[in-house]
Amino acid sequence: MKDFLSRIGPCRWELSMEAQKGMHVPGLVYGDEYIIDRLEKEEALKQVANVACLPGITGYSYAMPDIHWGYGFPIGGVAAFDMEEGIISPGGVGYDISCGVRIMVSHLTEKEFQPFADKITAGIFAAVPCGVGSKGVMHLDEKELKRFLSDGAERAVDRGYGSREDLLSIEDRGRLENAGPERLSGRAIERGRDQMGTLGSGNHFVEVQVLDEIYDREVADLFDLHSGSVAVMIHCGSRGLGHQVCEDHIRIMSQAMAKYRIQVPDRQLCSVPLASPEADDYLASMKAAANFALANRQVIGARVRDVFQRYFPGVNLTLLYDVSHNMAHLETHCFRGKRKRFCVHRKGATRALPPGHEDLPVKYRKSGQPVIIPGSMGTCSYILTGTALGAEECFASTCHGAGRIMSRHAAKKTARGEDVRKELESMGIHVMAESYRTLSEESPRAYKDVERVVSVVAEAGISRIVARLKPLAVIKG
DNA sequence: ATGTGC
Repeated sequence: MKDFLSRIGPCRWELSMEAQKGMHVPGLVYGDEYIIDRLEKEEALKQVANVACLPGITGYSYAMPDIHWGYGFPIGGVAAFDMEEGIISPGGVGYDISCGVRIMVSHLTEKEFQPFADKITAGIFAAVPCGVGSKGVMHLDEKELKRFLSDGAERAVDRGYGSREDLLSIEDRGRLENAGPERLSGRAIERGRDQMGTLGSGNHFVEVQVLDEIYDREVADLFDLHSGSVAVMIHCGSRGLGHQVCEDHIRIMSQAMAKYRIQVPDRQLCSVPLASPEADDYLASMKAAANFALANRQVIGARVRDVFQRYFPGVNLTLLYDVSHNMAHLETHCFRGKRKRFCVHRKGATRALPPGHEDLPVKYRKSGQPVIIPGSMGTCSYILTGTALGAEECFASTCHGAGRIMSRHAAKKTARGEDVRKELESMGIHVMAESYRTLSEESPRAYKDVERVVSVVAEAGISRIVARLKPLAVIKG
């Protein structure tokens, strides 16, 4: 596969259409030597070529520098489909529908925070149920759950979690319109009822961080980011409910595909034409799951604020932004001079709207959209913005995180959870986790260097780096 | 990612 890669610009590699029979477009991989070297050892490139074979794909099959192997589509992949000839695929969104990140920033200094670090870490761990199968913040009956599924973070605010002002700092204002809660299976509903306000497991986390480097003074001022200030980052998704929605529609589409005569190089790429009842059904269900994720992060955010209030009454944790990195979105883009609607799949990739974009909240029109890039455990995280070049070249998209280089299984063999915990504590990071297994699977050695990932998208010009954050305390499933 | 899977 790597023989078909050629460098076509700064941090850009094209995967030739010769790489595989049936490709409609080439691949475009963002990376430097470090990234490309690690790519070779995986099957992710093959997945980039597979995605290029799907009907109606436009431009390129894109790979962000944090790309790694996923279900059908690579994680770190972006693919835009023409509304008439294109398809939609649950594999292009992922099992954790609307998994995403939010960051809340304060004017509290690290020095003020440290004496209370243990108590706050334990307080968050107690306030936010963590781990596989975690439940307990709210017990929703079916009717109330469905309100969350149609109204997203708005419903959480109506129930007293956070403020209406928060909604202006959430992608899509915290609510995807035209969601179809009534279309979800009984099993999906059942799995969601007790999971609102829960973190889950895997790479999900709540992290207390400190702003430790500002790269773009002007934008940082606009975002109210100041060196030495404490922030809280939350990474989680739609839990068992979103997982069930994905599973249900993979089954439906696998069967429906023959009817539409869609042929795919890998059965995990099962998809249906965008103009089909199965596509409508998936989109409406996916939006309901996304609204669950948006509400979930809103509830968790409000509960974390409550913990800080106990020790620092009056200190604000202002929501800077909340972004999803597992979504399919119907969007208008100007691509190679033509303005058209596309279904943009971003799986382990973040939307990154450029300065001036009309869908941005007014306060971010000048800077461009805040993009939140969590690092791996114990490493730094970043705040970026979208750029005009990214809007033009890759449907206003960028990376989403460090990206795995080791499977969970391989990671577990390199270090025990207890050792990972000790390593983090020796770095001065407070840790509370539901399971040692997760700590071992999420060891930073299992991930790429996030700094390299972020510098690739910056050098390629599809994002700008605004600020870096260092972890102080981590709460995990 | 996941009421994790051979």
